Amino acid sequence: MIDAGLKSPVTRKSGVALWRQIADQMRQAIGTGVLGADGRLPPEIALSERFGVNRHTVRSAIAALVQEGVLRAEQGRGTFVESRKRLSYPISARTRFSTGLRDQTRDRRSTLLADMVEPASSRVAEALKLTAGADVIRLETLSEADGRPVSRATSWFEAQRFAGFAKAYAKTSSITASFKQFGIDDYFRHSTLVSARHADAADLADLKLSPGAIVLVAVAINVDPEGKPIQFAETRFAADRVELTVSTEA
Amino acid sequence: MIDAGLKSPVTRKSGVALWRQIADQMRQAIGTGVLGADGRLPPEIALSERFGVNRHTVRSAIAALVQEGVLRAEQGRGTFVESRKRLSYPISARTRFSTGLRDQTRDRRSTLLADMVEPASSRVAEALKLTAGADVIRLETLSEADGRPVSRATSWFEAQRFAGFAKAYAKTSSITASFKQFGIDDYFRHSTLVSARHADAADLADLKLSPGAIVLVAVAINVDPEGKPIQFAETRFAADRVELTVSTEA
DNA sequence: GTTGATTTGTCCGTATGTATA
DNA sequence: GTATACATACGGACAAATCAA
Repeated sequence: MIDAGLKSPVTRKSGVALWRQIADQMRQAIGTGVLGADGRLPPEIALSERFGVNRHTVRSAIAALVQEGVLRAEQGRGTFVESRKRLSYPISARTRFSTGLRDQTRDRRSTLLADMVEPASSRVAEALKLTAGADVIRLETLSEADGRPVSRATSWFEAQRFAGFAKAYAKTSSITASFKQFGIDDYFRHSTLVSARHADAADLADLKLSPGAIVLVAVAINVDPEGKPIQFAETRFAADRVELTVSTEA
Repeated sequence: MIDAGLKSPVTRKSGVALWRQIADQMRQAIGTGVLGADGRLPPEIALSERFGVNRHTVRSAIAALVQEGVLRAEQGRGTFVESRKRLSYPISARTRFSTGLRDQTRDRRSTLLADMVEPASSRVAEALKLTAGADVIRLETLSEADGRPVSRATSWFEAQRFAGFAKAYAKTSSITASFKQFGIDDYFRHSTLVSARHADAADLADLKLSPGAIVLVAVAINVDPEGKPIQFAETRFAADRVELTVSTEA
């Protein structure tokens, strides 16, 4: 994007209400600093002229963003930006979740939502190089930073090799530390597949997103030093709170 | 995502029309094989019951997906999936666009939409390690595969070092080949930053997307063998047609 | 070849939400 | 706050196309 900024015209009868289109544009413009760079939004009348819509429509958009925590409106003073920086999540051969985000947030927390043993689907079996139907451990986890949900992950591990992994994770809240209990002192990110889609109902609830929000989906395989797959994971990131940095050092 | 499949309830008065929410869910379910795995969709009545809406609402959603080219409806027979595989775009130290996609498509085409010389913004200057305001060449390009737009990129190059780059690109349609004309036989992807957002008006037009669509945004810096930045690029991918594969070989 | 079941396509009317003036 | 226009969503009924018994 060069600087379409706020020029982007809103589209009628697209199935997306004007106020929501404007809210989306404003959220993005605020994020890129095109709008409210000084922490303050132009008056509603000015915005309505820029977008070519009625002032009521802009008010609906602002109300939605206030609800989201992006803006704060004060009667008689104006509308202000609640500044929140986007987290950068690194993807590299040595990626460690906690290490990567440690410097960017004061309060980080990982929660184990659920764990179970199940037969591997063909997708999971292929990734972990197991025979289809072999028992695998599934972990459902949630990561928060400064009180806001950041990512929601589903991980699979070979049940035979990693019996009790869930208990280890529950105690340490760390994949790295849990692997250590199984004699794995080091491991590597083998491959990562990144895509994006609209958040589904589960994402909306877990990550506390509003309908229409976007999730970045990273499907990753981690391997031990011998190159054997030890973890298969699908992580959904709230796209408006996170960006992924891929450092490819040859 | 485990298997929320089609259970996800639709949200009323959220600013997003029911038919669009359903269309989005169906597009995703089709992509993951949860829906229409056999190439055929359940009847409209069955779908309307699963989503808890009127048959007409499901029909609106189907109509949108037919328009997008995802589905094909035949009176009296049923609704069928127009199979189209998602392209995998590789990101690694040696990423070459054409090389990466060569095996996946029959017909690939890159078009130069525009080129100009302009003073570097602070963002561009920082990435290319130039002094702010130094002249840079900007290229606006579009990539298509099998007749469908895949990505839309904006690239910047140091104007002094790469005078005439646009002409070289116009002739070769290849960044790699153009660099060769400036004595650069090899170059590397230094870093890539991946995020996702709703497509803006320009994206909708260039990539032929429908409102509400998602773009994956990759901001990359390429360096020559000496480690000097030679290209700064922001590429917008149509998220429903592309996924990014990050191969991190240690 | 006919009949009936299934499935998509079209039309009616009505209620509610959205956007403008 | 009121009035108006349009898009969205629902419910029902029937037509048109397809397929199998």
